Amino acid sequence: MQPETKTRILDAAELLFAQHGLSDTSLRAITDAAAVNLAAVNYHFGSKEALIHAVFARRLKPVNERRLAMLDEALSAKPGKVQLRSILRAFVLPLLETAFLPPQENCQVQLGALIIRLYTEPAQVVERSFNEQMASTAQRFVSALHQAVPHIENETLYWRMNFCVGSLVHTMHSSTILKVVSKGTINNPTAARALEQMLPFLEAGFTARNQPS
Amino acid sequence: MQPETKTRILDAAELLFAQHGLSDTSLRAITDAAAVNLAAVNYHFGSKEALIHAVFARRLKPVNERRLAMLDEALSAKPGKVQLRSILRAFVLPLLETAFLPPQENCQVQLGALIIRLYTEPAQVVERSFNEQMASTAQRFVSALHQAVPHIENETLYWRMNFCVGSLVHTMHSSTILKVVSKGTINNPTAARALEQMLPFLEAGFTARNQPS
DNA sequence: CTCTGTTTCAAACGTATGTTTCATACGACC
DNA sequence: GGTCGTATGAAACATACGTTTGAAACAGAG
Repeated sequence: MQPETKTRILDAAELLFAQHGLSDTSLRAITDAAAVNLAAVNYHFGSKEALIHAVFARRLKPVNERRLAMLDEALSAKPGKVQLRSILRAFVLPLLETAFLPPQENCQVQLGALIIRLYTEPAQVVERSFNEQMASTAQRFVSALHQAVPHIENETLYWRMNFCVGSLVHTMHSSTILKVVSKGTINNPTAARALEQMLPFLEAGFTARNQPS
Repeated sequence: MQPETKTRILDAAELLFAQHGLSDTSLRAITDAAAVNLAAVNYHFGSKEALIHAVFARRLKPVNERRLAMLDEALSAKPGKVQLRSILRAFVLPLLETAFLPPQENCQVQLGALIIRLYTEPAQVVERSFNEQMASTAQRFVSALHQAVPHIENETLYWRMNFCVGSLVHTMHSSTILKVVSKGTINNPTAARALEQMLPFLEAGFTARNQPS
C-alpha cells in the first residue's frame, strides 16, 4: 500500500491550483503531475470539490492554530498592558512564514497564491473552507485588538482589520507586482523582510486617530 | 443596426465575470443573459479572451485617467509642500467610487469583484490588462509619494504602496467578509465611508518610522 | 494457496465548452 | 429596386471536462 498517493495528489493539486486557479486546473493535469491514475482523485477524495477543500484545510489549519497560540502568548504576557505589535505579529507571521517558505523537495507550498483563491472563487466550495478556518480566528483577534487600542471605536477596528487582511493577502500573493513596481529593486522578499516592513505600517495604521480629512 | 449588442455583451459579461469568475462563466451564460446570439461574442470581439480584455479595459481606463488627473491636481496645489493625504485620496477615491456605485439600470458595475480577477486569474490574459492599465499609474504615484514623505526610503515606499493596494482591493472585494466579521454592524459600506476609514489608516502607515520591533 | 478488502488502471460515459460554419435578415447607398 | 457590407441566427464541430465502470494488481490473514 502506498499512502503517498493521497499526499502526492494534494501536493500536485496545491501547486497547480495556486498557479492556474481552481477551475483552470483539471483533474487530469493534477493526476499527470502527481503521476497517479486519473480515477485516484475520485477514489480517495470523492470529487474535485472535496479535493479542493482538502487542499485548503491541510494548509490553513496549522496556520490558524499557530496564530491562536501566538495570540494567547501575546495576551498573557502582560495582563495589564496588551501589546499591539505582538498581536499583529501573531496574526501576520504564521501566514507570511508559510507563504514565503522556500520550495521543498516534494511539496512546494504556495500558500499566498492559494489563499487568493479563497477570496475569489465565489462558490460555496471555498466559502465553506473560509468560514471553517478563518471566521472564528478573526473574531478573536478583533477582541484582542480592542484591548490593545481601546480608544478606537469598534467599527473602525473592523475596517482596519479588513485593511490588515488585505495588506497581508496582497503581500503574499503579489511579490511579482512588487517586483515590477520597484523596477527589480525588491527581488525575493523573505518572510522576515515582509514582516519588518509590515508591522510598523500596520501598527501606525491601527493607532491612528480618525480625524476628518 | 443595434450598436447595443456589444455593450449588452460587455454588461452581462462584467456582471457574470465578477460573480462567478472568468473561467466559470461560459459564453453561453453571457449571451443568454445579454439576450444575444452565441456567435455574437466571437463576431464582435473575436474570442473569449478578447472579451475579457475588453471588459477590464472599459472600466479601468476611466478610473486610471481620473486617478492621474487628481494626482496632478494634488501635486500642483502646493508646489512646496506636497500633501500626503491628497495623493492617497487620488489613488483610492476613483476606484472606491466606481466599486461602490449603486447598481444602475442596465449595467451594474461590479468593479471590486472584477478587479480581484485581475490579481488572481494568472493567465497572460489578465496580466496584459494589468500591465497596460496599472503599471505606469503606480509608478507615478510612487514618485509623488516620495515627495510627500521624503524621510521614507524607497524600498519601504514600495512595500507600503503594496500594502495600500492590498487594503484597497480587499476593501472593494470583501464587503461581505467585513459584514461577517463585524457581525452585521457594517452593512452597506459606501465609498465615502470606506474613504474616511481608509485615509487616516493609510496616512498613518505611510508616515510611520521603521523602528525595529 | 485461498480468500478478502483495498488500491490501481485503462477505457468509456455524458455533458459542457469555445469556436466555426453557412444561411438569412437587415440597412444604407447608387 | 437591386446590391453590398454588416449583423444575426440555428446548428454543428472538435475538444476537454468530471465522473463512472469493471477488470486487474496488490496486500495481509487464515
